[in-house]
Amino acid sequence: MLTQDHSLQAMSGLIRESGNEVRFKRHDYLVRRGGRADSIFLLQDGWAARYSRMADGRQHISHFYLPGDLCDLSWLVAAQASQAVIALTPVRAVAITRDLVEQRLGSDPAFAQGVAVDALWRLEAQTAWMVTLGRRPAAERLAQLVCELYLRSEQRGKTVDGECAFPLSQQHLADYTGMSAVHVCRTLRWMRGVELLELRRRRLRIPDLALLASTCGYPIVDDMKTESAEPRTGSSRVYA
Amino acid sequence: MLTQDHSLQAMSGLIRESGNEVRFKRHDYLVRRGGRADSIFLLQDGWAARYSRMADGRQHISHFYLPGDLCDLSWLVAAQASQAVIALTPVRAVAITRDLVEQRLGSDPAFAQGVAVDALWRLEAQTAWMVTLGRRPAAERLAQLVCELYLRSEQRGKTVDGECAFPLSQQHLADYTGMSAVHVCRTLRWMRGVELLELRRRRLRIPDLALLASTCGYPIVDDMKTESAEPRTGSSRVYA
DNA sequence: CGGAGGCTTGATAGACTTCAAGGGTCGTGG
DNA sequence: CCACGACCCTTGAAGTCTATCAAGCCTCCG
Repeated sequence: MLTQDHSLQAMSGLIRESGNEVRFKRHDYLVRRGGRADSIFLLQDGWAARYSRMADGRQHISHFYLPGDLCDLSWLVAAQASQAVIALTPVRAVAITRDLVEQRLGSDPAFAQGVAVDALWRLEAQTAWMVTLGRRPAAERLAQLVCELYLRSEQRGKTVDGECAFPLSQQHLADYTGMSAVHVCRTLRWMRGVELLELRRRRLRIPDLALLASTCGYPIVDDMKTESAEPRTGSSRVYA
Repeated sequence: MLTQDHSLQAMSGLIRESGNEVRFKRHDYLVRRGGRADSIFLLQDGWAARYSRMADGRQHISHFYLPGDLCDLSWLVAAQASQAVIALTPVRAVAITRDLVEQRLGSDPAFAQGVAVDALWRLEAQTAWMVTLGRRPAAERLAQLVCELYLRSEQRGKTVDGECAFPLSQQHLADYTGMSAVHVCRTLRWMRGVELLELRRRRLRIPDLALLASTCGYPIVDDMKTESAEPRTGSSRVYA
């Protein structure tokens, strides 16, 4: 199997050889839209966000970077960054120059495979989020986002006693889930009320992760079992 | 520069050596959710769609495959397909066995790089669509989708006299844009009214592509020019 | 010619947004 | 240490966009 952290393993050699540490303050750009990124970063501490901003002021965040994440391999293929990336907290990272990565990409099959596998996994994750964005109501979007951020924190060993750091404002949540900040506020209030989560002082606590995942959750139907689902008119049509 | 059709070029050798033609009828599965794909397909003729179906019957389409597209490299990294892919029309394709692709991926750096570059480009395109899904109103979503499908058809030489084949039902459009079929109908009526497009009999005509692209369009603000935008309260906040 | 799927339209309902105002928290400078 | 300002969170009221429900018609294909 081509596992998910291939590219990190592949990258770790490069980091040891030639990475050098960099720091960003909160609100610093890791890259600006239209700018050229000369380095790829491996985040050690702190969070960052990738976002677009539209002419009328609306914004959409397309990715949150947590410690352990690479930021961002997509800079390899575009002459200019299509979206800005900004530090949400103070960030400490290891930088690897783009030239080195490109050179290695063309010569080392294991490395190139690692990058390919990483990109394909991110594509899978992002596809799942598109489904949520397109078809799920507010509470489920928030629940899914919170779940995923918590699990990613846990995976990197950043949780203690069912708690993790959570430096996002309600505006950030709104801009990722495609909601208004006001509606995020109201939805979170409801979620706190039924004890799905606690969220205070930039810290997140999830009393019952399984509950959060299932209540506001993922059930996706297998095609095999199509007949058993309760059909609805309109968008319930099955293509097959 | 790492250009966008790297992986197709890389793949073409494999196809000549060992690809064999396959055909699917309309409504056939190219892969089922949870199924294992033993081949990667290069579509020659016909359209396909990748979608999820939820317990209550709602559906979301996450990708349309057109002639010239690979379907789907993401099958390499997952033991089981996370989403089904179904033929929207009769499909003719060239199949390459998964084993061959995997083997080549691990041994041929140019090939692995091609796959990586292709995946990273798809990630970029999908990110742009997420922004639309999250923050743009119905008409703009439809306009953008139609534009992109038309341009992809044109790129593959499938347009004649400003027309191209368009085998999607309004339900398909709804399931991709996250709308209801009824609302797609009404929005299309308006777009026809202002002559942004014509859509009849499974054919699409765009009288003025630039108009469609600009009217219902993309303007994304550069961070550099942040000050010049008209700010709004709420989600208008700039992070920097 | 019949039937199924797709398109269209109107009426009603619901989810979410926008606008507006007030209060809390935290860091900073006097 | 306190005061101030910036930012964030919260709540209510009103409005908009989009979904849902339901019915009728059209088109295509067997």
